[in-house]
This record gives sequence, C-alpha cells and structure tokens, in this order.
Amino acid sequence: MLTPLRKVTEVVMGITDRKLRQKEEVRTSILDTAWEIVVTEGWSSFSIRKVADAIEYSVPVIYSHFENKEAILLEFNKKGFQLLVDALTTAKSKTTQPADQIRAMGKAYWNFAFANEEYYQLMFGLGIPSCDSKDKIPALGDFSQVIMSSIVAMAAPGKTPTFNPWLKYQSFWSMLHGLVSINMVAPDRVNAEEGHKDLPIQVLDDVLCSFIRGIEAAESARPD
Amino acid sequence: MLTPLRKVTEVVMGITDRKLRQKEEVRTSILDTAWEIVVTEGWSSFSIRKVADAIEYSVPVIYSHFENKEAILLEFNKKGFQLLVDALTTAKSKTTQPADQIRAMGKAYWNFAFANEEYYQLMFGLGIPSCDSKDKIPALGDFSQVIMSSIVAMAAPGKTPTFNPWLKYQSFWSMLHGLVSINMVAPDRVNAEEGHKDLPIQVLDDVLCSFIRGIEAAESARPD
DNA sequence: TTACTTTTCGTAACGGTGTTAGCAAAACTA
DNA sequence: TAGTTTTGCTAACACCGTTACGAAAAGTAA
Repeated sequence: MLTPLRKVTEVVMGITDRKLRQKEEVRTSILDTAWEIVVTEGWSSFSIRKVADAIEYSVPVIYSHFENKEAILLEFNKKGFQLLVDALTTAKSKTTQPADQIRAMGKAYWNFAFANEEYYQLMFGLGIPSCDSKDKIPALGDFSQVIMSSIVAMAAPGKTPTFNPWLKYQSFWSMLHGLVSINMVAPDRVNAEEGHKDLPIQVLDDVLCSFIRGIEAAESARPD
Repeated sequence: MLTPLRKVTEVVMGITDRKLRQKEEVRTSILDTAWEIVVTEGWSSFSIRKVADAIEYSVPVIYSHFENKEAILLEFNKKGFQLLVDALTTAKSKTTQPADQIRAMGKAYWNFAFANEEYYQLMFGLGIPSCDSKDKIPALGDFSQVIMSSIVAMAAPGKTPTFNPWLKYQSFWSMLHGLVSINMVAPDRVNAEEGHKDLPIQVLDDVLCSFIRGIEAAESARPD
C-alpha cells in the first residue's frame, strides 16, 4: 500500500511471488519436520499424519506438496545419495594414488553409513518399505563414476583385455554394502562375539586389501 | 460310542489328543496360507486379517496360535536359515578341497537367495519391517560354523599367527550378502546396463576368487 | 437327559495408517 | 462491494495390528 506507483502487473507478480515463497516454506517445513521425526523416532514411526500434526496443518496440505508418502521418501533418497557421492569425492580428492583413493573411498563409505544410518537404511531399504529408487536418483550415475574412475586409473598401466572395470566396481560396492548392512542390521551378534571389539573395521581393511590386490593381480590372473 | 470297553481316562486322552491334533492343523494352515500370500503377493500385502480370511477363521484365532505378527515372521525366519544352512552343507559335501568348498558355498548362497527371494528378504530385512532375529535363530550358529570350518581348513597348512578365521568369515558373508542384496533390490540397473548380461555371476566368481586368493596369501601378508 | 463348567471363537471396538472427496472460509480480483 | 479463485479443514474410506467381551459350542457329572 505504501509503495508508490506500482503497476498492476507488478503487484500481481509480488503476490504470486509471496505465494510461491510461502508454499516453498511449507514444503521445506514438511521435509524438515519429517526428517526430525525419522531421526528421533526411526523410520517405522514416520507418518504423514504425524508430520501434519507437527507443522500444524491438516493432512491434505501435505498432499498438495507431495503426491504421496513415497514421494517424500524419494526426496530423502536423492539427498542421501548426493551426500554419499560428496563424501566419496572428498575422500578421493585427498590423494592422487588410485589404490589409496579406493581405500579412502571404502572408509568414507563406511563412515557415511554409520554417521547417517537413517539415510543409509532408506537408500538400501534396510528393514523399511523403501521407495523404488531406480531411474529417479540422479546422483547414482556420479556414484558409479567416482568409484570406477579410480579403478580404471589403477589398472591402466598393465591392463588385461579381459579386465572389466564395471565388474570390479560392482565387487567393490557389493563388499562395502554387505559389510555395512550386516553390521547395521545385526550389530551386537557380529561385534561383541567373544570380545571381538571394532572387528568390523578390521574386516573393512581386510576386504579393501583383498580388493586392491585383486586389481593389482589382474594382469596375471586366469579368470577361472 | 461304538468303541467297546474304553476306560474314562482313555476317552479323555483321545479327546485331548484330537484337540491337540486339530489345533496343530490350524497352526500349520495359518503358516501355509501366510506363505502362499507372501509368495503370490509379496511381503507388503501380508496381513493377519488376510490370513484369517483365507483360513476362514476370525482374527483372534490367529492370536491364540501366535503371540503377534512378528512371531509368524520369526517362524519363517528360522525356517529360512535352516534351508540356507542345508543348502550350504550340501554344496560343501560335494568336495573335500577347502577352496572348492568355499567356492561351492558361495554359489550355493547365491542360488538359495534367488531361488527363495521371499525368505532372503525376510532374513535380512530387505525392504520390509523384519523381526528381531538375534538370539532367536538356532541355525545361525550352524551357519557361521559350516563356513568357518572350511576357512580354517584352508589356512591350516601355513597359517600365520595373525590369521583370524572369524574375520575372514565375516568378509565372506559380507561380500556375498552385498552382492545378493544389491542385485535383489535394484536388479535392472545393475544387470541390464549396456547389455551386461549375467554379469552378477561374473562378479560372484570374481569376488570368490579374490577371497580365496586373500586366504592363500595370508601367510605372506603384511596387515597394513 | 439335564445342569454345570470349560473351552472355543466371533463381534466389535480402539487406535493407528495412507489417501481423497467435498465443502467452508479466506484471499484475491474486478 | 460482489464475484471468483485459491486454500485448507472435516470427515470419510479402506486398510492395518491388537484385544475386551460375550455368545455359542463342547465337554463333564448327576
């Protein structure tokens, strides 16, 4: 009202801008609240109704921002993969030696998983009904790329025609994911047996060591 | 009534026997029906109410056989681990060479997982709210034993003081579980990329090969 | 057979979930 | 100020796991 000489179109734009801004605020408050619930109470007690309650809106408001519950999960799934890729990239950048990069990424993968258990559980559907992530996670391409480039770099000098980086990448990922998920789902059984303390870290080292040796030995290997 | 000369106690026993038998029949029909639902419609659409409907009893009847839904899951969980241990044992018995035993068990593990996806999903909580399996699955001890004995046998000749079979067992399991679960949760992404057909099997071979080399090389290894 | 007791089991409820139709109130426009 | 659009709430639907309670069936004793 006090703004002098504003054209009608300007006013309209201002209003729609504010509306968009407000809508965006509600959206982020949904995501923030949802995440808070997940972190404090776990995935199992995360519900649309609880979020609606917490943000002091009615349930259908949430459905005007997200098509359904799965869409909210997908949002966190994307962010989780982005965080993971960032963590791997940072770890990788600390050295130029391919074998060290692989070691560093392996440890970064482990650290990410246990510093962000909720993300990891969602990303790989550990114990919760997750969302279909295929084709919807842009960072998944970066994920394979950042790992595979180190593998390729490592094998480059004396590479064999049968050497398959994609295969090695999957071995790498499988080993890491298996290690993480077993320790995340059944921690006490695996850790505390007969006083084996921080054994998972030893297993991680062992597995990374085997993997790197496997690539180093790729030139003289017979693929039986 | 037509049975001549039965003592009262005999009649009573007969009745209680029949009652026990009938109760057992209902119990197995619950489990059978539940399993049928899981196999045909997946874990997500398995519910107490659906089972009650299918066996033509009311819901509370199920609660007189199982404390809750989780108790039913636990039943399948136990059976799944027993089947897995059996599969591994059978595969192992085909040869006496420890390295071949490990290879055979690795492949048997993979085959079990994809021949019994529902079991595997439940046992390792892939995408479903699973039950707390710790301390309740008797076959879990056999599982570690059947694998570890081959590992020990393999390393026995020139074993190093630092060689840790329990650690190697966990590496083995982690690799296998990672490989299986990644291929079970996101099959198309991993398999069909750029026409890589039955690549998972190659990865399995690669991973098993690395693992066995890792044990063979244990004597001369520096644990960096 | 009859009267009493125990077991069995179905109805209906409680509190929770995801999702959506329909309508009232608020906000904006003319 | 009157009309239109947007916004958001109430209430419902169809599920879910779990359980209190009462009726009917089955077994027991006279």
